Amino acid sequence: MSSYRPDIIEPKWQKRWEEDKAYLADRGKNLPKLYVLDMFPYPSGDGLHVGHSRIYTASDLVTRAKILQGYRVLHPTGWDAFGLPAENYAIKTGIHPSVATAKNIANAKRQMQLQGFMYDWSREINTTDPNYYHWTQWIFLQLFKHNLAYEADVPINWCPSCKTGLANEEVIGGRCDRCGSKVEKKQLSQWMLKITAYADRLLGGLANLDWPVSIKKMQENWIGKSNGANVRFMVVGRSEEIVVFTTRPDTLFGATYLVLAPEHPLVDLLTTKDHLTEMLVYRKSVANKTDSERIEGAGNKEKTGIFTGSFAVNPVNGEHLPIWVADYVLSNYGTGAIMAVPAHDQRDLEFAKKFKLPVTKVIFSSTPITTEAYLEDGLLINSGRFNGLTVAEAKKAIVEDLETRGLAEPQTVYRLRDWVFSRQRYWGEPIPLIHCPKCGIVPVPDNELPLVLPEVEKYQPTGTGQSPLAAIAKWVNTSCPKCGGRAKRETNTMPQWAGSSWYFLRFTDPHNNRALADQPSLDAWMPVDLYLGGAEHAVLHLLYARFWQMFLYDIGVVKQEEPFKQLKSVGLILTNTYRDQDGHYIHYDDLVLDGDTVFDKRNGHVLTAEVEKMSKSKGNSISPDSIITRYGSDTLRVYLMFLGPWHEMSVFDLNGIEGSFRFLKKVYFLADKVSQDCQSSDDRLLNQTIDKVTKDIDLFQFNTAVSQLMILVNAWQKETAVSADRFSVFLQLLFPFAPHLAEELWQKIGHNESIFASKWPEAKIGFADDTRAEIAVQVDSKLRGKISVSQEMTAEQITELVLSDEKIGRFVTSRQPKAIYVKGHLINLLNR
RNA sequence: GGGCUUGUGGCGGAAUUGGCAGACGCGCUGGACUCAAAAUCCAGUUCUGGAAACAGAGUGUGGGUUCAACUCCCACCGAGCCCACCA
Repeated sequence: MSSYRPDIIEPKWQKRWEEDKAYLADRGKNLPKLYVLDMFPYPSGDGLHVGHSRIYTASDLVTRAKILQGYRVLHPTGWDAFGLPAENYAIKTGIHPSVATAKNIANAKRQMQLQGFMYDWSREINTTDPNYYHWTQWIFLQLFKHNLAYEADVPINWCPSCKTGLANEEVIGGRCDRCGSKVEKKQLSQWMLKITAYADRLLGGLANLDWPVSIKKMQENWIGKSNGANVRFMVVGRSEEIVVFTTRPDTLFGATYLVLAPEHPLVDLLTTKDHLTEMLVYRKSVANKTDSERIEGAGNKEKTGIFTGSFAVNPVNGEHLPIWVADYVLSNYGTGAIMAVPAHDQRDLEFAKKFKLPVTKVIFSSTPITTEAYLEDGLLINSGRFNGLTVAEAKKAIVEDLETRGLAEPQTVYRLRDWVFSRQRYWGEPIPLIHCPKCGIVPVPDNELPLVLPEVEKYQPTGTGQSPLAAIAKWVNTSCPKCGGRAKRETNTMPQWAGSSWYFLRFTDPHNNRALADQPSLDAWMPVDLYLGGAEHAVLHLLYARFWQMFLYDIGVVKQEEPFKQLKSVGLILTNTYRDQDGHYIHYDDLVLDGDTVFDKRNGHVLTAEVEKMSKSKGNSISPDSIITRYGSDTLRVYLMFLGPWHEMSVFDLNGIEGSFRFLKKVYFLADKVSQDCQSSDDRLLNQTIDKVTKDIDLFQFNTAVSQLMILVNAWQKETAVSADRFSVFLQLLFPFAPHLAEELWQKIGHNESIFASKWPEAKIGFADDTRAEIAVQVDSKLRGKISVSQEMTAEQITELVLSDEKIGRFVTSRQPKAIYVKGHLINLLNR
């Protein structure tokens, strides 16, 4: 008896599949198409970890199952290779980012192949390849030509450590998403993409997507649509007016002051002489504040502000309201000015209390307003002829009234900001624009694309707001394509999100050098039917990609408005993490595991685990390589799928792998029991398994699919022999999970063709309609036993049967118990 | 503060969507095989009482609906993730 040797089986089949080109997407033109896509990885120096494997195993599994189920499946991958780590590495070592990137790609690709992932490598793409970013640049120019890319001199989020501007989406809690540094404000000329022009469509499109609700909600919140009104307040004694955005026009009679954002253009004009010095000091202090300081402890923070000395007229009642400046009003939302209604807004109330401004209640409530603003619905009071209306009625009536006098209009405002699209870094796509003193900004002509990223001596960002490209005079100085005169190239590069905003289109036709993809290829595969990835991209990549797709749809390049039909988001993989007494992380290599106990190898201390997110710095990152060396990739695949619900966070437990390994060993030795002429009496379990595994794969409930396979194997193990037919069916079901072993045994039991050529089994209809069933018997809703009945028996007949059963019958005290019978499940007899 | 998710044995988790709670796996206990170990196999493993048969309790807490609740409703408590001075 041989032993289960994945180290021999797996390379053998990986090689064979490669030779047979089993991975190619184009097989059988008449089959229905399925486009299965993983969010392509960033090729980091650390390689892939088992968190990646959890995603890729699922997509590979679906791909294999769907091929057997008669689909032609496109399952490609590539590399999202621009980005800061490679550049930072270059700064440190002087090695060109492309060199490090190529090395990392080779390693990640090796890891993928080791796990048997069946990508169509003939379609591999790399965002840093000029043949690829040619079209990233082309799309940018299209955006520019359609006035959706514009240059603006705006205060942007600036990461002092990465020395680059960041998009709003890249700032998490006031910190840089990449390095965790506090983000500062910096006034810089930036390229912006007008994603806000698509706000409404990005929001509306969500309704038709088969995506997790949580991700849809995140996008919805990020886009943040608010319906309200713009209301004009005339400044007393001047010609200026202040336009205020409010979602609560019903509370206009309760407005007791106005507030302008410190950056509001009217602040200078409206500040009277005696408040000027104070104002200058205040605005300077605000300008120096980092964004994180400004939002830290939002809600409970001390409000600050300065009175301008000017007043404005409340359009509903002519009252004069003092105009203040305060940093709790943001310049880049709404109109950058608000009317403050302290009685019905918590922030306004805090501000009013601090600066002793009046509080006027305009919505009835039984309690007076002290520390909590009243935010509920109610009837209007103190509001002239609008008294007695509900909030909803008043919103409408007051705006309509003001609108007739030209003092207000309904307004929709989005939280979404335009996308800061330029980065002051080297390792990104050059923005293909030329600054000409005569003609202004001129796009690089299409026939000069790709505009190749030049070699540079120093990768170090300058920190002045200029990219390292600015230092290459030869590259920067060029001639204007329009007038031929002297001109300069744009030296900013694109953000990492650019390449990933359209890569799914490129996979359909990856080698095309006349277009981003030709129409027949796009038609053949788009949209992506199944998109797999992590929830961390809920508002970044997924929003940007939808935006570009919609734009490309508008200019006729693609035929779908939405790129990703179904989205599945994977649960994070956590691992046990250990620290020594000083709180330093201990690397796995320094641990000794003995059953449940874990020791520090270096000093023998017993350690307790904390569960944390995997990361290199914590020493708890698990690479697939180490697991594969020990157990083989089939075991890793089965374990990852068995671990827990795929979409939920799970802990990767090194002990748990043992169970999956045992399962595959059992399968391996079960093949020895296979005989050609063996008659099994009962196919019920096999049919149940076909049914369950097939459904579970579609539902992404891989953990219960594996458990069902285990149940079948456990049952067969007790039998003396298994028929070859039945075992073949089992191998097909196993194939998506443990492809190497399934293919190996498939041939071992006598199939000549690859398992790829086989057809997915179908459960025999009606297998569940057994003639007899064991049902639960309850007496007064309490479980008292089980009884075997036949399908056609009536409740009365079963009751008789129960009464004659000595063990169960004794609990029935009533002569005529009421019977509730759920066919095939249970009977409940009530003594009454 | 807002949104989403979640709470079941020692642990990861299952439960046909209102119908036998704890499938499957890990771990643990006992046994077989072995000079021994590993591997493998067999039996047991929610808690309490009991040698056992069996009885009682039991899905975060408290209430409710129902013949029947892990599942539905109300209130509360805890955990996680995302967003957050967005008017």
